[in-house]
Amino acid sequence: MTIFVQGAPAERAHILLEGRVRILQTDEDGAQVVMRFVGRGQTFGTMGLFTDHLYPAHAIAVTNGTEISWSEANLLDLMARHPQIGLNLVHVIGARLRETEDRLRELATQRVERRIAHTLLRLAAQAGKAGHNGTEIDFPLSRKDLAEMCGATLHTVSRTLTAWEKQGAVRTSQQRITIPDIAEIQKRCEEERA
Amino acid sequence: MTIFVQGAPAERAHILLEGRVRILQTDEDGAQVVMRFVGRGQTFGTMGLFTDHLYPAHAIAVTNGTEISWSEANLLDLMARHPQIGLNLVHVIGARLRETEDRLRELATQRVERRIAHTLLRLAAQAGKAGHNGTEIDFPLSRKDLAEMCGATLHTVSRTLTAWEKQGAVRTSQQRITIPDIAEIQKRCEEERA
DNA sequence: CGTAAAGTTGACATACGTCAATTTCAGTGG
DNA sequence: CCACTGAAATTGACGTATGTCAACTTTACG
Repeated sequence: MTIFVQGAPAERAHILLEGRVRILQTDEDGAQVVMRFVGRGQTFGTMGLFTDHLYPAHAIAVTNGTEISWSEANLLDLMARHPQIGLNLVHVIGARLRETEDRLRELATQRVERRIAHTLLRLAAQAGKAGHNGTEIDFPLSRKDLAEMCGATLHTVSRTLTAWEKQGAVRTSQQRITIPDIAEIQKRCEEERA
Repeated sequence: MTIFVQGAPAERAHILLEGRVRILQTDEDGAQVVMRFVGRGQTFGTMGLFTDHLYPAHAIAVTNGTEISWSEANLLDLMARHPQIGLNLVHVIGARLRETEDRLRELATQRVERRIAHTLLRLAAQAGKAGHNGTEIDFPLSRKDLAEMCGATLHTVSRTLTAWEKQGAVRTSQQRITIPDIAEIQKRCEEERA
């Protein structure tokens, strides 16, 4: 289940071929933050190779899957011979940086409800499976996961989601979330002030 | 004073030769977040070139300075011919991503006081000028700046700093902050609770 | 069908923001 | 050199969003 743990020597770059992997960081005093969910075709664990050679987070498979990995030497060699690879990497990391900055801004300036809404939108975009009655997040996602993604407690997330469910903005069963109408959630991201 | 504004087409990559530049993002509803202060020798405004070709933030000089910039074509050409440049870029962006993730984690899990302490530590590391009676942040930094760096209001920052000043942990005059003893601030980053 | 994990819900506490009034300071012009 | 101005900073009173604590219910699964 655990692919690598935070703080371990980072020797390989990974690519996920199938499944979902949760990347989460742990604080000195145990608080957890989910950085992202890796989907198929995405790299993970590569950042360590370019900084202090330690994995900066835990990687935990949330659904069965397959991954391949390269040794660092391999990757560097590849990059030296194909400049395009370096450029691609810059693209990928750049996108990640952008997303992280977005989340930082949200956390610094917005209230929980809006942050939860944003988080759902991002998840829907990255892992949404369009279905008959809405967009379903295609992997098990607990209230706790969601809370740790947007800097809230699972209690607040639970209260918020039940409220939204009553209003028909989401449908949930254990670890499953479906969004009948994305626009409805989008509205909750734009609300000036509750 | 303004070098580029958020949302403008990003056509050039910049390097700061001298001075300080504040990088800040503005929210749809006007809230501001300071992403970082650029020091001499650091690049800025490069991320736009690798994503949507729009500057993701404002760049505002806070002290007089000089900068040089490259056109995108120039940079790409350079990267194609010298793979090492791409690798360096990955290093730099990687470090930025790490720092942003750190701040995200702080914002999601820690109280203001600790965040302010962390912010000061980072500033001291990046812009600290060692002096006779401590480390001084070498550029003008208002309470508002500090607040926008750590997701607080300037009021809270002001109250906190006056408290710390009474305890001798910092010394301040207008827009100037000196830290007599870094270790003292470090302690405030580690406090378990309260 | 029993146990553990996930989720819900209520009562209560509080850290921090909001609002508002003053004070201090740096720079400018007479 | 002093008075004036606007920006920065301080400080108090007060409100509230959201965390904390705790009890309970539901669901999944062996």
